[in-house]
Amino acid sequence: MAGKRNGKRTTITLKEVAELSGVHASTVSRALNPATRSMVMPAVVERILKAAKKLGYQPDPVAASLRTGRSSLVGILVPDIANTVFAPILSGATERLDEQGYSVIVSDVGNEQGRQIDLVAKLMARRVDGLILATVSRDDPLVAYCIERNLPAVLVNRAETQSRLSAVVSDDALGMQLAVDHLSELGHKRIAHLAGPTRHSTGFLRRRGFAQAMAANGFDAAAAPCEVADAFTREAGAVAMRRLLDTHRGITAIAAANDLLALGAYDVLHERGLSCPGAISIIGHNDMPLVDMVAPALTTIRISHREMGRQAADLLHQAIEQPDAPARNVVLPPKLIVRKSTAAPPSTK
Amino acid sequence: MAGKRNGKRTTITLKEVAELSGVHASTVSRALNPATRSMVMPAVVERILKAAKKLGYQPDPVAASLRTGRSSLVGILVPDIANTVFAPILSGATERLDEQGYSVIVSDVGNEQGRQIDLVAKLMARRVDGLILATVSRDDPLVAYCIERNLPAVLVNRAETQSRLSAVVSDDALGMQLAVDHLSELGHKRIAHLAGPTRHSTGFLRRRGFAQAMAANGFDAAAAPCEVADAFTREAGAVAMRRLLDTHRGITAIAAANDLLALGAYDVLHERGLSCPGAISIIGHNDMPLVDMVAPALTTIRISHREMGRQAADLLHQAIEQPDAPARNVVLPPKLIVRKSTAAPPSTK
DNA sequence: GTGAAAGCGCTAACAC
DNA sequence: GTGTTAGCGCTTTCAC
Repeated sequence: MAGKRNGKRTTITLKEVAELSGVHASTVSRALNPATRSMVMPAVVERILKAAKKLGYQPDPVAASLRTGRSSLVGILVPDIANTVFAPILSGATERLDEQGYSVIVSDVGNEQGRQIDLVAKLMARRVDGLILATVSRDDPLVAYCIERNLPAVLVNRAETQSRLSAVVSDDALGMQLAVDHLSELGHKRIAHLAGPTRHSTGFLRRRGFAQAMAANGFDAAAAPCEVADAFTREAGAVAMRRLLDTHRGITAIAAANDLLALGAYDVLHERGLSCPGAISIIGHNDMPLVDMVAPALTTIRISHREMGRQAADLLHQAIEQPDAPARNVVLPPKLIVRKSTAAPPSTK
Repeated sequence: MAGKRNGKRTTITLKEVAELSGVHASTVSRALNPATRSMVMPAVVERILKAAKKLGYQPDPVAASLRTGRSSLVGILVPDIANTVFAPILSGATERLDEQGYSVIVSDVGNEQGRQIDLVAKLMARRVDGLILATVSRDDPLVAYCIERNLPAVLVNRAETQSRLSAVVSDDALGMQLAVDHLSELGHKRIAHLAGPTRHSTGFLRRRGFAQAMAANGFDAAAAPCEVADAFTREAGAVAMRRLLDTHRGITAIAAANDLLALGAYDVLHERGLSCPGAISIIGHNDMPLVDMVAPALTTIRISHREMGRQAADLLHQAIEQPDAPARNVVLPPKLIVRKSTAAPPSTK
């Protein structure tokens, strides 16, 4: 039975509050809902509030949800909860959503990219009021799915090429420019890019940003060495780094699309007995926790993922309240954090 | 309206499936629920299944929940989503719960330990079938709260002193024994403990385990230097480490209750120009991601937090299915991972 | 300003 | 084995 466990009743209903305050249940409903409270006489409202408090009344969100179609529930899809990029996003988003009165259902999509639509269908069945998506590729069928069904949704960290939904992202092009400018200022001439998967906006835009920044610094961008890692992982970074070193000569600096790729590059330098930054400088992207403690401390581009999560929550809240407002893009400025993994190239020492 | 957004109907009801298959809605309900399917003639079941598929019927969990009091929803309380100890627990738990058909509502309790009861009350109002608690102190009112209300719940990582609820934890005493044995074997005589908050079982049991292991190695456990950090953070670890070095002479090795505390200790060694492991050896606890890359690579005690999360999900599933089964404790064995932060003490070199 | 009544979609006790 | 009926607790027309 609803509201009972092992036959022991635990829940107070609207009707009971109504009886205690000598009014009808519908009046109690109106009095308890701030939006409709003005329909009820102040004196009655007060009486009802007191009765509700006395009985310890807790509204039943399930019943309300069945009636209204809303749920105060928000779904968040992440590629990997344990990833230090996405965990802070989740943390920032839940923090803000909690303040706004939403509870959060998390879905760890993992490898099963294809199962996403199913997951969202399940969330819709639960009447979620909206979705925060940290998983989308640059052109993702999931986005069309949400739009067709009028399900409010916002993107975070990764955006689409088209701006069909609101999104909050870091300025990936600017981030790469900061990285390349830094390396160029140190005197590097042969700068390579350790790229991430280009199906995601992060990998794609950072790669393009790298090329633009190289050109802006007077290099032949098309000739700059570049290898694309299969995934944003340390292992995939190492694999791509080996290809980079094996197929190009004279590289003195690496701009990685992500800190984990940079750490994979560290692994390869160890393997080959190359020093960093002595032989090769490396700069990462994200400034994830602990990269200040690795050896050498990683120079990187800082992004506040927690803040991205918070802003995504705000955008979603707006999208839910005003379903017909146009999509908005929030672009957060990244910041160069100089540590010990970058220095002047060997020849100029 | 339920099932509609902007007036556009999107949901198929049981009744519509019933009409198409020429039976009553209740028959459809029975046919669609595996547990009651046997009540319906096989031929009819098949007809209904086909009709449901044709219409794209999706059951409404909200309506079912209102009726049954169950929800296929599980709440997980963590102290901090972004913490690299709890994120993998969350990840392992959601992975397994997902397989079992549950969706997960996460609650980041943060500092607001006192708000926990309120959070759980909200989750109960949503009819969660059970709770996984990663937040409890050694004697937590939240546990009594759940038990009184017959809400299935299991503890993970941190347990209570009493075993009122099922729990899955690492063998903290064994972990500290592995740590102390390792340091002792290296020749250390003056071993200190950098302890965690003793209100949590992890801090408490590791501290006690340290003392027992010291005694087992022939040391005067009561005389062993020990400082308790306020929190399991790098900053609190640094503060406690300073106290340790300021108030005790001749320490050659530190067994920390947690990796973050150990990294705080690293920070202090840097500050004071002491080398690790040259001057002082340090061993951590948890083996969280990236501690293999810090300088020096951290020797530590490995715990699989993801596996703890999985097992917690299993225990919860059982607790939900058999509410009257006795509490079970699952104790996972930790493992010593030797890296570069431990070596023989200076005098014996 | 408040009460009455309907009904969201489902399941389970009861009838046949 | 299947249909009938009632009702989970709430919100929201519709009366007055």
